[in-house]
Amino acid sequence: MRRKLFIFYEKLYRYFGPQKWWPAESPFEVMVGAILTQNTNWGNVEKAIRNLKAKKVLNAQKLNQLSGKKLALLIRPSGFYNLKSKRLKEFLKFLFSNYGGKIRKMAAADALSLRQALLAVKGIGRETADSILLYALNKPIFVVDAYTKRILSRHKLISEDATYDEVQSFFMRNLKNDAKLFNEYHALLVKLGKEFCLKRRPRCEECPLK
DNA sequence: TGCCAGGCCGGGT
DNA sequence: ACCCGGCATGGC
Repeated sequence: MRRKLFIFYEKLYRYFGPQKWWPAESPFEVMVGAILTQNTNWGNVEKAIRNLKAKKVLNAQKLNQLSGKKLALLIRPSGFYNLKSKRLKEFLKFLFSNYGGKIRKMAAADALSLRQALLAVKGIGRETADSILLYALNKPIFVVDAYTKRILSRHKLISEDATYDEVQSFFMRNLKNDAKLFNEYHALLVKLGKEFCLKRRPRCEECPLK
């Protein structure tokens, strides 16, 4: 099982190459993107990010000062914008009340207690919390998403109805505890999902895992 | 034209 | 402990 998981990784890496995740200029941008991309196409998130950058508010201080109303307008292209505006505000409240708005201070906390704290924020669930930990703070935590579950269960590595935590621990039990590896592996699974496992035109015959 | 995208929450059973 | 509706835009 352990070996199979690593062979998958090697096949994907050979086929697709390094994915350079997360596409962002700063850890804070990763955190914002992680919330904006909830059940949302990444292309739409990019538009929202562009709006925030154009207004020069893509940093903790400025975003914290911005009204929820104005924030919602700026992130409109990412969908669920009223909801996500509130969620970003909840996250900022967390960041300022615990770490004075300093990502640096947040990064100093240990991964597991940070995860607990993030999960207590309204609007931050497992995937969002783990994306923040791995892709913004470089903590060795494996991120699970819809693609990950679909791919692993279709290849019979996990059961179809495995929970998030079960899938995550499957990876973390069977892989070297390495943030770089977790980073690349999850990004490769998403790439595979997008390229080969789409419902419309699945291309299972040409799949690099075949 | 409808379906889907790198979820999460709250209420109902 | 599950199950479901709501949240919304833009691309194909």
